[in-house]
Amino acid sequence: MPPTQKELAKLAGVSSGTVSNVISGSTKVSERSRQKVLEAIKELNYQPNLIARSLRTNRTRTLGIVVPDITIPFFPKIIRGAECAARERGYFLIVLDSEGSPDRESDMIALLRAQRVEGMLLVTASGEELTPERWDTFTSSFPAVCLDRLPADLNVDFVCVDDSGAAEMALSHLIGMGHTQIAVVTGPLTLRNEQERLRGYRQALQKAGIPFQRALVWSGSFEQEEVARLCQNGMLRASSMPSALFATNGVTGLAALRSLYSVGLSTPKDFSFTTFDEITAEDFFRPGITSVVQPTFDMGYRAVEVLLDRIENGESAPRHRVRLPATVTVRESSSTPVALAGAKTKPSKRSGERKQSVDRRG
Amino acid sequence: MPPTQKELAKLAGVSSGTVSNVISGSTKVSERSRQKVLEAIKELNYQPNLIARSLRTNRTRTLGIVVPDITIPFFPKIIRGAECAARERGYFLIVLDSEGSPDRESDMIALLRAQRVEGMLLVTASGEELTPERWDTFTSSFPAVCLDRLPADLNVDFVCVDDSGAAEMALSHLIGMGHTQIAVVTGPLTLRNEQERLRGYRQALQKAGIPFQRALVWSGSFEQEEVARLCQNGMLRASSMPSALFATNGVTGLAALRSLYSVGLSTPKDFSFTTFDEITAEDFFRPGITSVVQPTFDMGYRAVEVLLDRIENGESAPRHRVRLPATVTVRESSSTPVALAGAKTKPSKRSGERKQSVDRRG
DNA sequence: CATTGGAACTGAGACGTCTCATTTTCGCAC
DNA sequence: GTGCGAAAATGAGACGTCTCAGTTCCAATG
Repeated sequence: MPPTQKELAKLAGVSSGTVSNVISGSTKVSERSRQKVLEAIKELNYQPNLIARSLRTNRTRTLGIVVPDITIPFFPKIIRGAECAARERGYFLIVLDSEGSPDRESDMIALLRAQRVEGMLLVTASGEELTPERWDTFTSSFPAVCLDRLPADLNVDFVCVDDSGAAEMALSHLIGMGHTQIAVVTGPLTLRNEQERLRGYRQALQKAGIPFQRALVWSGSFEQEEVARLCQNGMLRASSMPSALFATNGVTGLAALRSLYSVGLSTPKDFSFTTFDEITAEDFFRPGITSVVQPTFDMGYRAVEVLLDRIENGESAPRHRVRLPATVTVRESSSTPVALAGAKTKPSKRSGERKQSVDRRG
Repeated sequence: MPPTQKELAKLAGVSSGTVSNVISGSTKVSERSRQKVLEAIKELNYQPNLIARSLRTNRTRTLGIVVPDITIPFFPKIIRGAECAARERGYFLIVLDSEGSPDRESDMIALLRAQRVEGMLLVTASGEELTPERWDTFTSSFPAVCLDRLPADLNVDFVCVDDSGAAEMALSHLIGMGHTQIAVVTGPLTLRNEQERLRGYRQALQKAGIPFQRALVWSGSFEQEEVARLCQNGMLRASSMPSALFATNGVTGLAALRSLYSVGLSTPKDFSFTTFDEITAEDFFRPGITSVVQPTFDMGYRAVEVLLDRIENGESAPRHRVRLPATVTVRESSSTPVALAGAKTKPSKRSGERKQSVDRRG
């Protein structure tokens, strides 16, 4: 068994209270006692039992984050930012994976609460399922911040990007290339950010005077098969095939690309393509995909800041609704409709990437 | 404050011991009492305080894993497997990121121990630094299993692939394509698996009767700049440029590719390339990279199994040295030297992938 | 030397849970 | 009604830490 403060006390010839004071540094201790205690710590290779400490102090200095799938590159990047902010403030971050299942998500939330983390970040896996009532039973006044995916009717702190603005910008880019038949493929529209991105799509069309066509809105789930069905139906059976496709998130975007490649359609040869999120090592592989790049690290970082504010100030603090600016990085996958007619486009070099930033804050 | 068992007891009109028995199910409780307690649990929305429980039982049912960089796709895949195995056995997995720093790695290990996790998985960030002495002070008879990266002199449980066999197989593939000037770029050779992979490289050369050239061994660190220096020097200043390059791990491999692309060399046009680990969504993007594919999920899964065995049986159990079979997936980046001379190779379809398996166990 | 005030130290108690030695309850046989 | 054994319920105590009211120590002062 690991050594305890009591054993330290015996070895150092002081009381357990003094040992505690040396370790926590909360009270003045004579230099002589401090040295004796420090020696004993070395000798026994003592490490404080954080469990006992937490029980006593009712503080764990631990935060949790639940993501739908840690193997999607987007999430580890967010985790990095969150972990960094947490560490800077002396907090520890526990990472959990809900594996895209609402049930597992409930379990993970319950687990974090049972572990008495002081607050949590959540990128929800629940689309429709996460009603405000359900949410309340999960969290009942427990500090929580939503990231990226945000259930529609939820009044909760959140951190995400300027979804509609970023989508509008991506669309403007496609429109600027000359596209007028632009399809959009979204995730579940029960998520507010998916709604917002779709709104940005419509706004961009409207501003450009392009009529909105319901038949070009393919939504939506995060499921590979469902996305494939939507895209293949849409692309192949449409009276006139859209010349460009916009995906409102990386999961759906990658699923869409895969499904279309599997039926022989590729970008930019057969259609232009733009998506939220970078879906691979985009600086390197071909085709480079034009994407709406979210400030993942900052999102995680800010989310922890927001969470800690909520923890410290309780319900009295105002709701945080943080919208960070996103950026559009133009790569090969978006081309002119003319080029699509047949002329093969030459892959551009990395230096050919262009960035545009969206900087409206909500 | 959250409700406690004592409050439950009062509400249900039973003793705290009975409440505990209902919750833990350790002792028989009359149906009447059980119902009253369950009702109280519902009413107060009670959740057991795992902290207090852990303090009392000295069991946390929690494992930890420390990885060097969670944003490298290889690690989340391992984590997935580990998490799965842990959950199946009622354990909880805490994920920590050492950010490639040996110092932070020490901190993370200390943190896990202070949190009283029951054991840990480690993909070490420390190359040279992790001496057996240092290791002992970190872990001193604390259950730990090393994954993938394995310090050379460490006598510890580990799970990795058949490194030398897999490397030999990758080399055989290149040799089979007609290459004789094959360079190898490795990570730190203080890691046993890097040594093994280099050994596989030499064995393959030997079996094929190709003389080993020290000048073609570029090793090695995980640092982008260092790798770039080695590769660029090697490729550009060599008396005769190697026609193929083999990387012993994904981090180094991606760094090598990037550095060579940045000086205008690309695969498979200018050199064939094969690497350990998949470095992106390889089924989709071009050029597809011929890779040694490790069974990441299984590695995580098995590592947890090994760890739990160690936890349950203590030092009495024999050392586990698990070597799983790896697979070589052939894609576009490996081509014949003849083709390199000028003829552009046509990218093959996904269906063109071929797998070969390496199935020797150590 | 006696007094005093402040610094240093002490050790019991509480945090929420589980455990276990006791005690109580209950059903049944006589 | 009594006795008995088994089943059920009880509640004090321990886990390792921090806290805090109380005690001891000591140097300075009169």
